[in-house]
Amino acid sequence: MSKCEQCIVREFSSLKALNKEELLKIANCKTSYTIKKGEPIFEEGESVNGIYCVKDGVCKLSKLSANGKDQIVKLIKAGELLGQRSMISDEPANLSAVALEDMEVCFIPKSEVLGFFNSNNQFSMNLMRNICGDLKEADDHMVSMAQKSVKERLAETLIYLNDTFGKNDDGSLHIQLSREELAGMIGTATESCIRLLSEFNKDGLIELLGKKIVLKDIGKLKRLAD
Amino acid sequence: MSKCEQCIVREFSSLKALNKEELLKIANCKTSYTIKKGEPIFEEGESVNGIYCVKDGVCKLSKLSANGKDQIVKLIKAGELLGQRSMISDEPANLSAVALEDMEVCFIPKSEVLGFFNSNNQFSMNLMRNICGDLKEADDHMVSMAQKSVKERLAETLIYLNDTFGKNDDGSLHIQLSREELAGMIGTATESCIRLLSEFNKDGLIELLGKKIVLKDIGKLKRLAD
DNA sequence: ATTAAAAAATGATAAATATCATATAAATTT
DNA sequence: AAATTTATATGATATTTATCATTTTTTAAT
Repeated sequence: MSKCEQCIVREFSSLKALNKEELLKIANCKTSYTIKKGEPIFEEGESVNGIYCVKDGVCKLSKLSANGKDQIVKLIKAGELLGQRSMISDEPANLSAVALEDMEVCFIPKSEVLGFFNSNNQFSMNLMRNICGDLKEADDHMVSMAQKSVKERLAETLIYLNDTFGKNDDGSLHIQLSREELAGMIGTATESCIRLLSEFNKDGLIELLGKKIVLKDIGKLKRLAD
Repeated sequence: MSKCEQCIVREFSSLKALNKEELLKIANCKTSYTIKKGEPIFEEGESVNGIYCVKDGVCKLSKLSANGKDQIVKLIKAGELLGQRSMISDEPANLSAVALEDMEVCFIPKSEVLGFFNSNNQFSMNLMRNICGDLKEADDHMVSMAQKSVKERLAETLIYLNDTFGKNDDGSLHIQLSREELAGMIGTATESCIRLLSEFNKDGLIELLGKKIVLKDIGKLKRLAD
């Protein structure tokens, strides 16, 4: 069993405030899981009872809307935590977490984390800052959804995917999303998303290599996104 | 100077976790303001340096979008706090706060609040829960914006305004929003908002008394909103 | 009270987006 | 390798929503 000290999650998340002793406590109670692409880590409405540390892979946090479409609220990558809000609010998950790639995660029970929350001020402050960052992001995201056109949101999302997950050797976006998922991120119909991708392709903003997407003119895309 | 003990804000916000001694500290450093309808409490991008307690009145938290429209993200009423996120994140305000009615607010400097955050676990937990609630709300709001039609969002918003702020003696919604502001809440053009209100009026869902709105068939509105 | 300004309402039209149908391409199964 | 399923792409069309123009109503100012 690893001692959590060298874990990427410790490096990038609120957990960096934990000392050796605290990390050892975690190491002793954590459970490791492998999640296959497409599998859920938890589902909307489920009680989570702890947090998940993402050691490897990417997942989507999404919510099923009344019309049956899956709206992707956020993507979570290695080094980040999952389930913080549910834990603090002591409520069932508001969103489903589903792996977009094969993942490695660790689960830490709520009791352990809340203990640190009360005893380690730096940790609780980190956690708090993190959630505040999510709140700001969510507010901004909401304004985008309300005020921007689908075209602008697609451009914005492509830039985000490029900045956050980088590209492959062939220059295509590293993160692999289906058209349906991409549409679920920008909040539009799959066909509309595909149509706009074709348009961006024709206009030389992107290039489509099969289902892969290469950003050809990031400057123009940025201007389009505002 | 009041001692904060009987304040409505103490009753409803995270501050309820503070003891007499802590309340006295606040009472000694707080500043009270009167804000006239239409005036800002703080603006997007401004450093806030503390939190505002809303003793009376309602304000909107909004963000100017690239196309020049003011998107209302949230309404804040008496008993609630303003500026928590900025304080924790130690960042300028992400949203502007503008009074929708004449308001009474108190300002408490950041240093004081953060002191309690570190010394009073119940307080920090309350604050945290509060922000987590905002995050959940923001995520849900985002999904609404992305997946629901303007008509659905209008119905949803009318129900929300009724549930949150109640009605006048004549049955009309107590909170007084201009059509432009209502449009700013649901994320649409003012004309579209007006047009849908007229439609709801014709369909007997609401009644328009001048610029006042009476909800006539809450059941149908709820079903329309999903 | 009259005038001026602002807000609300409505019509006409254009633009954006969704939906449904179908075709093509890619991935998976047999 | 052929067959089946699934994902992507595109066309045709309907619906939703925005925009611009104009009118009416309300509010504020003189």
